[in-house]
Amino acid sequence: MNVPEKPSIDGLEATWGTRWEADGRYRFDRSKTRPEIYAIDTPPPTVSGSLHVGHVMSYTQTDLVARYQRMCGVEVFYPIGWDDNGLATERRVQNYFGVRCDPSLPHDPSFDVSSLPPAGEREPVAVDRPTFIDLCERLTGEDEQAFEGLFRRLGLSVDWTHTYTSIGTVARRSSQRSFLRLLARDLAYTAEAPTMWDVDFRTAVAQAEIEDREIDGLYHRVRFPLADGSGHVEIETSRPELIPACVALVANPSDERYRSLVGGTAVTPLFGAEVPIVAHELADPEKGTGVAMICTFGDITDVTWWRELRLATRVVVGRDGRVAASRWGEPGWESRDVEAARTAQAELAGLPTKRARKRVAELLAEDGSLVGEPTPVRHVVKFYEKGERPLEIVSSRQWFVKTIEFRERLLERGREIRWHPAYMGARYASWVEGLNGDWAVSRQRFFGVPFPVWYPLDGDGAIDHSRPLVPSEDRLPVDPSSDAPDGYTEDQRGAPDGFTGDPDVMDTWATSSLSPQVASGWETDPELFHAVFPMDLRPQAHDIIRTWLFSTVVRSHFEHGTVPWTGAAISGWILDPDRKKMAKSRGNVVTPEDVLKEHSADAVRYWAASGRLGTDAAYDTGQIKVGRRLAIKVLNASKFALSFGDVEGDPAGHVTEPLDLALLAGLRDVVARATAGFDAWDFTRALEVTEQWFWAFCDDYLELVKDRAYGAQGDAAAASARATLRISLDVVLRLLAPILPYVTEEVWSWTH
RNA sequence: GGGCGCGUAGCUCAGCGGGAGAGCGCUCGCCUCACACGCGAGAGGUCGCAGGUUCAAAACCUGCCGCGCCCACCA
Repeated sequence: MNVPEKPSIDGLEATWGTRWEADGRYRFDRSKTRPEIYAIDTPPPTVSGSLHVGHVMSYTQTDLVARYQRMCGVEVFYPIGWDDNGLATERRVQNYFGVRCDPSLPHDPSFDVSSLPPAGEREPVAVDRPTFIDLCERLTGEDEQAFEGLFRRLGLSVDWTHTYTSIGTVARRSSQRSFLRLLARDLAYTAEAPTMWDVDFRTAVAQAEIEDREIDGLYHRVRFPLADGSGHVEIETSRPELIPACVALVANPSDERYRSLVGGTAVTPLFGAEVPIVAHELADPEKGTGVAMICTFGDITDVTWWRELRLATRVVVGRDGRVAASRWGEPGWESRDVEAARTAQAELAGLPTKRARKRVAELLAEDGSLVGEPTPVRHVVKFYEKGERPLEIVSSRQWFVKTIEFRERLLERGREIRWHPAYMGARYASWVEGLNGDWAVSRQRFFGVPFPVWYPLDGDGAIDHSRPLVPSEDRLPVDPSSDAPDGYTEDQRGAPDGFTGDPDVMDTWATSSLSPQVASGWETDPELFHAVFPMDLRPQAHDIIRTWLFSTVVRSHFEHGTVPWTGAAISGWILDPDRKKMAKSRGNVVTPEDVLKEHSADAVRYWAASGRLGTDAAYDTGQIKVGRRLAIKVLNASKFALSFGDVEGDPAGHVTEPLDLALLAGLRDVVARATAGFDAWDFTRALEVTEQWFWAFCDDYLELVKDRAYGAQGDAAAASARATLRISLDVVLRLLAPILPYVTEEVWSWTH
């Protein structure tokens, strides 16, 4: 035995972290077969700056499951990845280096960002795409190192030789391969369609990335003359700047007030365009005047009307979020008074929608078309979750993956997954049931996985989107902006009868949805893949059920015809002590590095283990302090229990005293209950019963047997006490080991 | 509007058909030879509200109130 004089929890992370790494303790053993393996699809954290205590809790909770399984004799496949691809990184790079990407610039290998003044003291500098991507990789590389350091210190028993990044070669190849297969099976398609569009990021966004926010607006009551001069009809709108984009007025078919007008024609104020008055069930007689203006496009209801009623298209808001220049007089832009329309449009052209709204209201007022004063209203508008201005709907060409027609099959897949907590399955189901369009997977961004697709150009240089050119799988990954398709040479890029590359990159979820495949050697390491896929566990938070979880199920369903994993453990969020969601913008984020330094990894892990899956928990340093006390108690009590000396031979043979037998019987029950808790991913219960027993062991049993263990009642009684102490300690250390790996490993090393 | 979760001691929460609990905080007392990062003792609650089922309800059922989340709608 090698018990230190003054045991301390300080420094245990460094000591054992180094040792575990040197021993390769948590490396995956490839010789194992599927039934002996527990595979975890660890979330790749977004590398966008820093981790917060919420990550610490949820990643620790996964580690509790991993360590428990490993102690049960199961080989744990526990890889990890970094999600360094996508908007978060791109935006961070723009701010950090003070650059913006201009893909049309030729590559300048001599560019040196460090020669520029600090980012905050100048305008952003335009850089070419390779340079931009290089800067992205530089920054994410630093972040990834910092993240790994934190996770190692926290004691995550991941296999650090099994890491991947979502922008890395393996992920690019997998994403492109999967995409090509979807394309070949007609499960992915490209279409020019109205798309939710963020005007600041200048990219399409998917349904899953949209959130509602309540903002102030104004309802404008606007008078539209009837074309036959018989009167007028009034509508209400919060977006009068879209009047030039108005292509129809709509009323409910059952609305008696407007029945006689349906089938007629109205004229848009200021712009003089003749628009039909139509009927549709979605028009709500209760809202506004009961007549709505249909614009291309104000909201998704407009899109529905436009599609179902086969209306004209007149887009006035550009992809920059500003009103476009006049096209009045061109085909599709007919007006009763083209000059007036041009004049009105000129007043608005170039203005952001918000300012155009104000200006058009003034014009309407001058014109006499505005009825009364605009009335303030709080209304809910769709935003990109990372965006600052409301989304616009623009017409653009995007890639889609089919989901709508597979809704039933995807719901079935959801039922094949064991959800914890069980009610989280309902979240998945309600999302799938509510899908209102296929999954838009393309983004007009730079730092991401490009679509492995080119298009032929005809003799006039026009793009033929109907016949995409694709590479063979062995060429992957490709970048169509620098690689040429088979049968073409680079000098044919952009030339008549040549080709052009698809300019877009994949949505971040379109790549991270392959995390199980990327981590397990899909198509590159069939032996490993067969051993670990489908996986056992997907741990993640509830806010990304509709994105990451859903899209992973979609990919696996199409590619493999299975669920990607058989279980999903859904964690809650960490709220600040005032029960607000922690967010950088609120300035209430606690940095995990400081918490670990101050309280120790075991203490933080104790706190994580006391939060249940699915339940939001308040950040509570009190719980962390309790964990620290427990860890210290383990050291001191162990030292004491071992101080009475060793026993000869098998300790179990010496236990004769009723008190000792009773203690061990109680411990046996604790083992059963803790095991049941861990098996059900209820590590909180496992901790609770173990901890309760341990404190009683310290406060009552140790005090009771002290004298006897010293030998006050003879040798046999002393041996019974010493043996019981030794058995108890070995058992309770193992019960606590998944939760407090450092301190239990330390004590274990004194006797083993 | 639809769905889900939650309302138990000052705080964080466990209990989910038969004694109202834990930790923190608070009060009081202890430097007792493992630990003062410790030990012991104690105060503190009409278990959101109202009905119902039951011999028995914090727990089961119904309704209501409040908080949170997901989805849909948003002229």
